[in-house]
Amino acid sequence: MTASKSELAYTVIKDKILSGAYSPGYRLVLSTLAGQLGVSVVPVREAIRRLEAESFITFERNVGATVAGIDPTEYLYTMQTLSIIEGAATALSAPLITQPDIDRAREVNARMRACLDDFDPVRFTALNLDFHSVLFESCPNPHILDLVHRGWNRLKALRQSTFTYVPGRARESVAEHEELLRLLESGAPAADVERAARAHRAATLDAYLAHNANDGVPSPY
Amino acid sequence: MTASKSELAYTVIKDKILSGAYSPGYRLVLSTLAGQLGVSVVPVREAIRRLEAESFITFERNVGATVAGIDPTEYLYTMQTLSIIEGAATALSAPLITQPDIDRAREVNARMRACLDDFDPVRFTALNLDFHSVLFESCPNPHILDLVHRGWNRLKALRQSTFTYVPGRARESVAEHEELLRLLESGAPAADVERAARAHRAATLDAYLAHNANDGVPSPY
DNA sequence: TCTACGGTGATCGTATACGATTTCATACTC
DNA sequence: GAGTATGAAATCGTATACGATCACCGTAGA
Repeated sequence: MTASKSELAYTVIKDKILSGAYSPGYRLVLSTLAGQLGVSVVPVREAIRRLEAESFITFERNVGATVAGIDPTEYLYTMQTLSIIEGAATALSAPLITQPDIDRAREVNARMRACLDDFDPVRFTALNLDFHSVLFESCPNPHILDLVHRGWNRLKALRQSTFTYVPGRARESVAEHEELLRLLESGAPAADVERAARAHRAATLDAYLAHNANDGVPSPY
Repeated sequence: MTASKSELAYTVIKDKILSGAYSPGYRLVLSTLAGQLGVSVVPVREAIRRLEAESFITFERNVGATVAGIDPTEYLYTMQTLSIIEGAATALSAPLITQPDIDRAREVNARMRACLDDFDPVRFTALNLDFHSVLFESCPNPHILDLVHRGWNRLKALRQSTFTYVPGRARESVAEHEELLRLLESGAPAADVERAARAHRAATLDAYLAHNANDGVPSPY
């Protein structure tokens, strides 16, 4: 059950993009990568095309691949789409979530709250994913879950942790999490849960837009 | 500007799957396809991996590719996801849709109505896509549009035209279209438009489930 | 009759080689 | 000096070749 070399190339390149070793705009040359990885260009090419399909890189015929840049408009599209998908995912999960699930989520949220002073954005973002992952474990529709993960991946690729840039948003976020848990505990209607979950993601986007209003970030509306 | 052979292979194979020339379960062998297309196996392999990523086929290492089967559960997941995505897409488009757009959509819907007697499912389905495409032309978020098209593609691959199987659903659908147009014309709030558009797709799914209740179609709920 | 085993063919996975296309620097013309 | 032709270098695109892995099937033993 050895992993294929194509899989290896995919994993390594993706990790280097996510970790920042390959910054946006970095030029990926097939033969160079092949040499570094100790494989031929064929599996590297396959990995590149796969990463392109997942929007980690852009690829132009006969020209080559470059790590996808941080595009504020792209960030905006992704956040808007995520607000819709996460809203639906939370609503679908709601009737299946048990009290132990909620307890676990609340515990994660407590760790996030503990993080608020001497703020660590990386740790906070990781805990944030944990929090929502707990809620989504019950989601009965795997397609929707897949879309959630795609969105998260895209955000990672954009490396836009809004919490990093908008002061105070992290604290708001923790409060909204608690509110969401109360809704779920009380057996609120799915429509209410969906509205709250959607608003939670949208608020992060709005905070980002308001904070960068003078920085030439375009609005898609 | 000649298309790459990989692109050619992708298009040809995908078309054959969508048209039914390659039925679900059909075994796709790289070398055979390469021979038929007059290219080598490398671009065919790339096309296959791409089709796999888009769920048209399944692929197993060292074993090969087979055309994805018709799975009622998969159909259900897809329809549920589409109802959410299409609802959001319609709501986002709503404020940007002009009266000429609505007139065009209404004209398409009239052609659908004309189709109702001596019913042609293929033509009806095509017109149905046209109808919604008109509404989505204004959608400001390309990611969401992309998800809509993915869903439509998957339905084509499943070749599950619900209209074919549920008597009377086509007529209901035409009526719901008219209702949707009235909402858009009256400048109804985005939330109302979203609810209506989502319900439109969900109603098709519900009709399918009700109609096949005794045929062992599993429920995801 | 059933199961374990091993051989054989089919198919995929990857390396290598070479042709096709693009890019960029340079020289040339107006 | 601006714009354009030209050539070489870099890079991708694809063909071919061969090794690796798996499924299938016949056989032997219990």
